[in-house]
Amino acid sequence: MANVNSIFDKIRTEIRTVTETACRACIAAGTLTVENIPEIGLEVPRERGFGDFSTNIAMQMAKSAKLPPRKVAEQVVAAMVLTGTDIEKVDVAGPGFINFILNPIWLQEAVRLIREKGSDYGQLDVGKGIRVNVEFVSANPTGPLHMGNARGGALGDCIAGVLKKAGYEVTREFYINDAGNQIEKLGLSLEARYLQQLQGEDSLAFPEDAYHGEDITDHAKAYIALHGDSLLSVPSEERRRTLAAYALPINLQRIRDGLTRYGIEYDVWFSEKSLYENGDVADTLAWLKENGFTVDKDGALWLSGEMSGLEKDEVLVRANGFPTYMAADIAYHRNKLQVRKFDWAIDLWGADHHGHVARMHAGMAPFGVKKEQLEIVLFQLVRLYRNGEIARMSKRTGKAISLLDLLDEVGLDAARFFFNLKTAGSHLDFDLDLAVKQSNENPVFYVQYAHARISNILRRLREEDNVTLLPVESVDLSLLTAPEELQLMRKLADYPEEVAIAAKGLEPSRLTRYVMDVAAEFHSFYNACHVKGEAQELLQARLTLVECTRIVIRSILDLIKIGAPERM
RNA sequence: GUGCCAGUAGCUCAGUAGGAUAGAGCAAUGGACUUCUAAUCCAUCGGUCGGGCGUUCGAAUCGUCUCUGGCACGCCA
Repeated sequence: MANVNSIFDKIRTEIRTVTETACRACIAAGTLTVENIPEIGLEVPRERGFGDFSTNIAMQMAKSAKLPPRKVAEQVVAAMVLTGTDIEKVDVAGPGFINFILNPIWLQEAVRLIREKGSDYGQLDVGKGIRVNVEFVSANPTGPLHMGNARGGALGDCIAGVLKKAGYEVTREFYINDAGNQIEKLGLSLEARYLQQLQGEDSLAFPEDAYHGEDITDHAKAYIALHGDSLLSVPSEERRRTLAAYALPINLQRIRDGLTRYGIEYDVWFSEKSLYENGDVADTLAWLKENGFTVDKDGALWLSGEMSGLEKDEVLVRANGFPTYMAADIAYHRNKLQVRKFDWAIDLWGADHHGHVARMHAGMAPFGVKKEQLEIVLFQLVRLYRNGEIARMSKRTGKAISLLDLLDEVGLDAARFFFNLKTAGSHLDFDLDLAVKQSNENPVFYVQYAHARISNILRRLREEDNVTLLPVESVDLSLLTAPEELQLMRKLADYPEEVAIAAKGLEPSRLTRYVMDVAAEFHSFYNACHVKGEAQELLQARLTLVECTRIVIRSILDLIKIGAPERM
């Protein structure tokens, strides 16, 4: 799969070479006096009329050349040699942009490439040999999956997918918080509900900081149904431990099942408890202490703010002897980066944890971990809307809307699509009504409809006219000349580039928006150009383009894990 | 109080290594189905890029001040 980007790369290299050569010629001829030629940046102009690519190099050189930008541009363009390139025409425009208009043949090359690569089209190798660990959701096994988990899940899964598409070696990981304070709290909560069940609601006051969810009561009832009141006679500590040990695997299984239903498959389920059991937490703390990164204060052990560059000290071991979540988290990330030797760790956190980012980096720095190695992607929280108002409660259960409620209400496709439509950093308003609306207002259907139309063309030609797609070598792509055809081809040619940008920015939402563009170009093409019933030559050329569109749409829908229906 | 994120068309959002007339979808208005699916297409309308000052040939983008919203500042995670 050597260099699938070749078409784009080839064109870009060609333009750069032509431009740079022209600049040198100007300098040699004395028409341009500059200290050095800056790197030639190429961009795709917003307006199609401005050409296929443009560069602002003339504006950049204007100052040192002591000439107006347009003058510089004119000199450079005059010196360009275009023979033997894909460049058809060069213009100077606006304040001094140099615009390149390409011969449409390059788009035919792009189509050929898509047909050759098939479902591999868009697969890059920029991440080749780089092992990356993407950790996401990592929900506490103390209750149901919520909206934050839903967004983080879709986002994390798709970041992993995009990185894979860019050639990285990706591991999807879930960190199980099966140790520490929240498990204590789970035990405490279960005990209280357990006692209330057996001894009456008023037998004790439910602890303020315990989990109030109804699932806690359900666990207590279920335990009593199985084991009766056997825990009444044992010490409180044992009672809590037993109840927590009972509920934990059940909750964990529910999380696994819920995420499976959501389309997420993890490679690794990593237990926090294991870090305590194998001594990693203790080792980490001992090392920090020995190397002077900690201070003792008020009976607790703190990470020194002074040594780590933080504004204040942070507790690592409480006065009661229990390490904090942060201590375990440092040990965990050491495990990722140093024991398991991932080159890159990506964590997805809800934005309410942003305060923890600097602390984590500070906690890892003593171990030689650089900031770039541990990348935290923060995503803003979700607001659900129903009937134009903020919706907090599930229609069915009357309780807070969980991930499973969402899947029941809007389905998998809509959920994953909408969570991947906006950038992670933007607050997301999720319109529950829109997500289920079977109309043009709903962008999910827009894309799926394009795929269904394509499937329909292919099927009807096969079934009714006994026509199948010929190998690309025997198709005359030069027949594709309509504006709608060329624009669609151009859009499809962008795909590898889009993958690269999405991977670099860890923004899979870019691909979601891109696939909407592809669908739009296809729908325009569909309305302007017929396939079925056209003369053989043209029919095959268009059919090839349709097939290429199918490949790209399918590729992205698969990545986001949204259904690609054959009929709608 | 300090810090982080956000503020772009009526609504939801793109656009930040500074670039051309700031884009898209939805909504609104007007058109297109005897022709591969009209869940579609075509056209029109719609903007003090929260506000001020500054840097620059050029600012939604950079700096600074300010307003508004969300979040975080724990021996919670």
